[in-house]
Amino acid sequence: MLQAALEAFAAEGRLVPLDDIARRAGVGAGTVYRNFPTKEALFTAVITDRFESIIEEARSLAGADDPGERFYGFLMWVVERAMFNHAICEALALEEGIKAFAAGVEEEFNEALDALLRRAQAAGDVRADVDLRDVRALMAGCVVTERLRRADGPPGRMTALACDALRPSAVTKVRDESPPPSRNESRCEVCGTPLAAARTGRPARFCGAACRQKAHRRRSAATKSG
Amino acid sequence: MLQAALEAFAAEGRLVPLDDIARRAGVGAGTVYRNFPTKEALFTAVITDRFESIIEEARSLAGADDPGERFYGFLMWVVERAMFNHAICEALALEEGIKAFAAGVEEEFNEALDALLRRAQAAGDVRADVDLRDVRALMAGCVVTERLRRADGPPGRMTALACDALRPSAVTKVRDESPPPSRNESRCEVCGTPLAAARTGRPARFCGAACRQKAHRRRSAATKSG
Amino acid sequence: MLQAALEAFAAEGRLVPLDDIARRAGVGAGTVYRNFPTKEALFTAVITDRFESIIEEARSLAGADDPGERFYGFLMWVVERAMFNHAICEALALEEGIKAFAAGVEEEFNEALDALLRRAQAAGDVRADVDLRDVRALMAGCVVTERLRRADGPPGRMTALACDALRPSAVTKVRDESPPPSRNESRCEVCGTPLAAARTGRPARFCGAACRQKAHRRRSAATKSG
Amino acid sequence: MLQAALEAFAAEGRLVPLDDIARRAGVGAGTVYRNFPTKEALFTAVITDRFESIIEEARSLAGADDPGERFYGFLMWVVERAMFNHAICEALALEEGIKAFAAGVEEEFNEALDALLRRAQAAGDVRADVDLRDVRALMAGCVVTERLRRADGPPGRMTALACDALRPSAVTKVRDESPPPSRNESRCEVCGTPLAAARTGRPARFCGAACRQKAHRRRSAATKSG
DNA sequence: AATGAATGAGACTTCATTCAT
DNA sequence: GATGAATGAAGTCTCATTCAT
Repeated sequence: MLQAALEAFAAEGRLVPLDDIARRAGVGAGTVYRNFPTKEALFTAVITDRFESIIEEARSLAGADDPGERFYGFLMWVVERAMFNHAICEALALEEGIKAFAAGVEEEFNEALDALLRRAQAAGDVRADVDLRDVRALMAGCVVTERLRRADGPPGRMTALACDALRPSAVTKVRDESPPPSRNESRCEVCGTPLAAARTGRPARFCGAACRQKAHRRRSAATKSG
Repeated sequence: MLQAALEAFAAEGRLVPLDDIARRAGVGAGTVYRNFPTKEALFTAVITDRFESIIEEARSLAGADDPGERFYGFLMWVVERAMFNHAICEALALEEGIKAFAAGVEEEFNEALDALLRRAQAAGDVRADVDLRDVRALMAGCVVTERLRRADGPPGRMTALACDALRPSAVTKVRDESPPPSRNESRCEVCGTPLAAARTGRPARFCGAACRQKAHRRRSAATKSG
Repeated sequence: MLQAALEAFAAEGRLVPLDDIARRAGVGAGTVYRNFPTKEALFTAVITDRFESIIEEARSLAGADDPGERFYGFLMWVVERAMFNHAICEALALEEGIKAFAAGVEEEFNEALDALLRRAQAAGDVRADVDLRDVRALMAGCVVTERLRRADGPPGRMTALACDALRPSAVTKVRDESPPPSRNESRCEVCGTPLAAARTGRPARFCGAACRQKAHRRRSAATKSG
Repeated sequence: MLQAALEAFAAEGRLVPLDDIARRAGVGAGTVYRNFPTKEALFTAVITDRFESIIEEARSLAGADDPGERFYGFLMWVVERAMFNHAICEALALEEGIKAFAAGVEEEFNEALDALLRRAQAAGDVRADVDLRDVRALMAGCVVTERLRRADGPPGRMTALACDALRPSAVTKVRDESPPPSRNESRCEVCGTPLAAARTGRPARFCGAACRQKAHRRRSAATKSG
C-alpha cells in the first residue's frame, strides 16, 4: 500500500484523492485508514521513506574523495529522482505551512546536505558565499526546471547549468550588495508589484513599460469620457 | 472584478475558492459567472492580462542597446513579479494538462522572449547552446528558488546565480555530453527512478548507494527468515 | 471479553467503537463477533450481566427487616453504580427504541424492584401514590443528577433529596390534580411546546412570558415593515 | 432552516445526521453550511435560540411576587419544554466536554436561574442548603425522569415530586455530613464500583450481595476445576 | 443584469461487520 | 477457533456551478 501511495503521490502529487490511492492499491478506502490515520500522515510516510534513502545516499557520499563532484553529483541525483516524483518535488518546494516530513527527517536531510556542502566548499569546489538554504532553494528550483524540460531534452542539463553557477569560477559575485527589502517599499501603480527603489534619480512609478503604457491608456480613456 | 481575481489568485493561487474572489470584488458569485464561463476561464483571463503586460515589457526591450543586460534584466523582472504573485508562478511552472493561457498568448510570450534571447546570443552575452525552452524552464525554476529564499535574503540573489550559468564564460558545456533519453530505459530496482544507462561496463541496478544498501538489507532479512 | 466490554461501555458508553473493546480484551474484532452476533448484542449482554447482579441485590433485600431503608438503600446503591458506569446509566435512561436488555431481564428487574417498593409502601415508608414506573423514572433521573454533581459534592446527595420526595410526609400529593394528557393538545404558537390546557378561562396561546413577548415583537416588526 | 434544525434536533438529538436536517428543511446539505459553518454551530444556534426564550422567561419572573411558586413554576416550565425537545434535554444534561451554548448564554441562564433561586430561598420557600449547581443538576434529572414517564402519565408529576424535596419542610437534611470521595477509595472486587468506606468495622470487599455471591461461585468453580 | 441562496458531486474519515488465512 | 485486514456505507464538510428573484 505504501507502494501504491508512493506511486499515486509521485504521479499526481499531494492532492490525489485518497480513493485513487486505495484503488491503485486494490483495497478499499477504509483499509488505507487502518494503516495511516490521515491522508497527510500517509503523505508524510511516503516522503519520509523517500528521504530516508536520499539521506542515506548523502551520508554515503560524505567521506569520499572529490567532495566537489560528490556534492554536485548528489544534487543531480536528487533532482533526477524528483523529476519523476511529484511528491518529492512538492516536499522540496513546499513553502512554510504544510509539513511534509516526519519529525526530524528534514533536519537530518539538511544536516547531511550541509555536510556535503561544507566539504565541497572547503575543497574550493563550491563558492564560499552560498549556504544550506541557498542550496535547498536551488534544488527545488532545479526540480521545477527539469520537470519542464523533461519532455524534450537530456535529463540533468538544466541542473548542470545551475551547478555551474555554484562553482567558484563563475562570473558574478552573488549580489550581497543588493539592498534588503525596504519596509516602506513602493509598488507599481498598476499591478502592485514591489519596485526595487533606485537609489538615485526619479523614483519609478511602474514596474515596467507594460504597466506604464497601461496607465497611459487609462488616462486617455478618462480624458475622452470625462 | 478582474482586479479582484488577480489579487486573489496572486495571493492564494489557482485553488482559491471562487466565492473569495467574488467577495473581494464586492459582487455575487453569479456575477462572476456572467463574465466568465468557468473559474478556469477566469484564471486564464487573469494570466492573460498579466502576460500581456509582460509581453509588452519584453517587446519594449527588444530594440534596445545592450541586448545581454536587457535579456537578463527581463528575466529578473519576470521572476520578481512572480515571486509575489502565485498565479504567475503557477502559470510559468504549470506542466502539461491545465491550460493557463488564452489561445496565442503563450506563443506571443515565447516569441517576445525568444527575440530577446536571440539578440543576446548574437551579441555574445548568452551562451549559444540554450534555447527558448531552456529559458522558460529556468525562469520557472528561478521563481521557485526565489520564493523559497524570499524570507531571508535580498530578492534576486538566486536568480542572479542562475543567470551566471547562462553566460558564455560559464564553466561547463553540457548539452551534447549527456545521453539522449533512452526509450527502453532501465529503472532502479528499489525506488523505480529511471537510470541513466552507462555507456560501458556493468549496467547499474540501483540509482545510488542508498538503494543498493536497502536492497542488501532486504536480501539479508530474506536469508535470515528463510 | 465480557469484562473488557463491560469496562469499555462503562467508561465510554454505548457508542464506544467495537475495536476499542476488542483491544481492551486483547483479542481481534473477529473474536468478538464469534461470541456476539452484533455490537448491540454485546451491549445487551453487558447490561444483562450488570442487571443480574443488581437483581440479585434487590432480591437479597426483599425479605429483610426495615423495608423502607432497604428500598431507599437499594435506590441509592443502583444510582451509585450507574454514576460510574455509563452503560448502566444509558440502560436506565434509554427511551423506547433501542433494547438494552435481554428478554425477560428487564421484567425481572422490575419485579424485584416492585417487590421492594410494595413492601416499603406497606410499611408506610413510601407514599402510596407512586408506582413502579415512577420509581424507574426517578432512578434514571437521579443518575443524571448525580453525574452532573459528581465533580463537586459528596455522592448521593441529590438522590437523598429525591428520596425525600418519596416519603409519605412529603408536602404535595400531585397525581390526581394534574390533568391527563389531552389528545388534541394545543401548542405554543412560538415554540411549539405542548400547552397544558387550562380547564377554565381563555386558552393559552404561549408557553410562557418569553414566547408571548417574542410574538409581540414579531407583530411590531410586521407592522413597522408593512 | 433554523426551524427545521430545531425540529430535527428536538426529535432526534444532537446526533441526527445533517442530511436529515437538510431534508427536513427541503434544501441540500450544502445550503445548511451556507448558514452555519459546522453542524455543531447549528446545534449551538438552536440551543441558544431556545435558551434565549428560556432566559427571558426566567427574567420575566424575577421581580414577581410569590418567589417560591415562581421558582418552582419556572423549573416545571423548563422541564416541560425539555420533555418534548431532545436538544434542550441534551444541553441541560451535557457533561463537561461538549459545548452546546454560545459564549455567555449558559452564564446568563445560570444567573437568571440563580436570581430566582435566591429570592425563593430568601422567602423561605426553598431550603437554604441547595445551590445553583444543585438546581441545574436536579433540572436535568427531572427532564430525564419526565421523559421516561411521558408516555403514560400526567406531565410534571415527577418534577413536582422532586420539587417537594427542595422545600424547607422536607424530611431529611441534605447529607452534608457524608464524606468527600476519598482518594484511595476501595472498589468492589467483582465489578469495580467504588465502595463507600465504612468508618468502622470490617471493610467491605463487594458492592453488594450480588457481587459477593458471584465471587463465591467463582471460588467454588476454581476449587472444583483445580 | 446582478445577486447570493441553493445544489450536489466529491473529498476525507469512521466504524460495524465480514472473511481469508 | 482466532485473527486482524479489508470492506463500504454513511457522516461531515467544501466548492464549482446554477437559478429564482
